[in-house]
Amino acid sequence: MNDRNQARARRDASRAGAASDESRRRPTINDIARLAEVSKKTVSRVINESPFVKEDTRQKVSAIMRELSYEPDPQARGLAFRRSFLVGFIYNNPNPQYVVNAQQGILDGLKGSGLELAVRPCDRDSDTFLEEMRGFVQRQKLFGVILFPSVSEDERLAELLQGLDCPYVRVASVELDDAESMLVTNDAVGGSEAARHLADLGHRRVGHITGPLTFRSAHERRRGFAEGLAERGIVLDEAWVKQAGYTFESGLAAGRELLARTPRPTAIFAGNDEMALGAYQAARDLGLRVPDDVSIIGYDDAPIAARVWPALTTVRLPIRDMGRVAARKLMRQEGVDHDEADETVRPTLVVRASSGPAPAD
Amino acid sequence: MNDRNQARARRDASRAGAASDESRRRPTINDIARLAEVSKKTVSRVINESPFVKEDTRQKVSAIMRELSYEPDPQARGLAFRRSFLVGFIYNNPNPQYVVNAQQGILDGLKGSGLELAVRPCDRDSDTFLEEMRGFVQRQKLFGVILFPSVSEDERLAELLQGLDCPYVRVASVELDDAESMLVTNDAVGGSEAARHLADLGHRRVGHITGPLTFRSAHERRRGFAEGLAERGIVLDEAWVKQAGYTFESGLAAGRELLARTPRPTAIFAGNDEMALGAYQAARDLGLRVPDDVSIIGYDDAPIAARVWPALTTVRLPIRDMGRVAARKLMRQEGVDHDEADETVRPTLVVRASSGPAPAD
DNA sequence: GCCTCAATGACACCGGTTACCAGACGATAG
DNA sequence: CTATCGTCTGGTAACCGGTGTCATTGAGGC
Repeated sequence: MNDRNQARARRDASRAGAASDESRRRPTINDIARLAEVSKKTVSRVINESPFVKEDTRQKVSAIMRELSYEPDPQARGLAFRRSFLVGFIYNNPNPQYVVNAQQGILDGLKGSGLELAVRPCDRDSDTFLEEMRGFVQRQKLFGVILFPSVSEDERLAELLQGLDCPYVRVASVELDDAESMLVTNDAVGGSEAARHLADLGHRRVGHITGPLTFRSAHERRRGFAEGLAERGIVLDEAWVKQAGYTFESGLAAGRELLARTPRPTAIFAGNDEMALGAYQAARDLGLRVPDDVSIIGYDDAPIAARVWPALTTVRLPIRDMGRVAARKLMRQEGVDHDEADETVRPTLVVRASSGPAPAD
Repeated sequence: MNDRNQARARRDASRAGAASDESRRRPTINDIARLAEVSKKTVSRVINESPFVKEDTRQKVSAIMRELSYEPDPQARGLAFRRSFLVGFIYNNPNPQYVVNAQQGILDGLKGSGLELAVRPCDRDSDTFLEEMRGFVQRQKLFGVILFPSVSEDERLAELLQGLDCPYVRVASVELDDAESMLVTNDAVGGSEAARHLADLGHRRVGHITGPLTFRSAHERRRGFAEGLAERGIVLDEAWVKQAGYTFESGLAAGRELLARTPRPTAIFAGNDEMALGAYQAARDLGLRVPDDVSIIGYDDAPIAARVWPALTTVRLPIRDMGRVAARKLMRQEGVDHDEADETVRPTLVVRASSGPAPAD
């Protein structure tokens, strides 16, 4: 701390002779109170929109606050409230596109509220995971926490947050135990969209490359896919479901195996875009054309999906919207933000060039 | 605020009957002082590593802090210090991969320091850009700010931060005015790596798709590329440099134009991977094979680069490292963190399948 | 004239910090 | 051996910039 102050002192010295300290100082609640000829408590009431302030008093105080462009100090306020104005964004998703979109959406939702976003990636498998999270939440006295998959599915973390009395919103693909603070992404819907699309194109022999079934997202996508097929009278053969690891390489291996079979599937639904691209590669290796010989559908609409050739048909999650909705939900729970907002978000199928009519036998 | 407290009160009520308030309360400096039988001032000295504490006193106090797993409240500390423990990460890069990596690196660097990261995307072209930034920095009394391209190149922002007495580190591709708080990425080096690679493969007619030259990164990459070619006795023909917008579509258009010429360039260096993929598409449209007919090199090593076919040769920036180094540099400036660290980071060429020997004429 | 209620202010407090002072302690001088 | 002095430490109070609690004031209703 010594050193730190030295550094600051040096900087101060280097710009000595600027405006006088008095005039440069940010105004405090005391300054406002003095100028408005009221007590600081009354100013505080104005800040917090207490109904117990006479209208003209409020006007006078507001005018002075505006004139001095006064903003209350979040640290001081937080200290008194025993609570900060920091929202924690806890994530462990390996897909950067996903993280950035979610983060951006949350920031959209937080905008103008005075809340700041503190980000915190984590590793659920770490021994100290829960301890770290506890430290983060408790030390910062977080206003609230927003959880995205797959940490959002961690019940231990949810319990911890309840114990710490820290409000949270979980974004997840299925209903969890505490439905109240949940936001559902409907992965099953996305799966069934893909299924209907393939069925309508005439496909009957369809394969599925699923992500690790320990991920709810993978589980739900598969379930939705099977249900969508069933709606069209098609049974998803368990033998044509290969489990992979959400990675390109694992998708490649699974794709190779599925496409080497006789009879061959005419379509493959992959649990994410990475694996879909692995399947592309597998098809290419086997001399199969997409979509003429085999249709391939992904999930996520990663930026790469539109770039590859042929452009990938995929299911898009409105992740940024989900972030925004999650943030507003948190704020609404805590009594800031009085808008209404719908709380569930539907994925949509983006049809590109990788899906086409089933080939004649 | 009323509503907010109501919400909290409701939650409190719902879990009434948990542990008693007294035992659940986080310990404060007073608790430590009482138990250690010293004054709070002494505890404060221990926290701040003052040299004026007898060794056994320090031991005793530390032991009790550890036992109660006491952590000083950053808000209270910040209030007294007139400074928070929040580092601001200000970015405006459209590439999510870039942002996430930078962010992750910064978090790596901050880890264990007790500093939190508050993220803030921005739009340099907005009218209120500077005002927003001023508000952010001043309201939160930020410990410091880390700037990544291209906001890092904004001199108005740098001046603002100096005026606000807020320490900052700028990550940029060239030396700027205040070299002291700078971290250089050496984009020119990356450009010349690409140039040497192509020259060594025998290419003589090379084209370049540059990003917007208002971006220093674009300017530097181009400059380095020209210099690298010059080293091998090749002149970069200005007519074969097309400016594009760092996007797939603009890369496609520029690629089309370059590849339609006679004689045709045998290699193209694109200012980023997106544009390189646009050039892929242009080559495909014209019936040209990569790399047999034309070699293509990108920049950034976006995740997509390894996934496309043929896999893209590209220049990799160690962005995550840059984030870490930037964070430690900021900390060092402010007297926390006493490690030494090198402060410049070199890009490396990742050779994949999209670059090959120049075709015979 | 008393009671009620809206509006305001006085004061302590949130959990740390600094400024300043007092007491302990060892060394030194008389 | 005692008085005096300087050096360490630790205690006390004030402060950072807001908030909660409770008392006070004045106006209006009965």
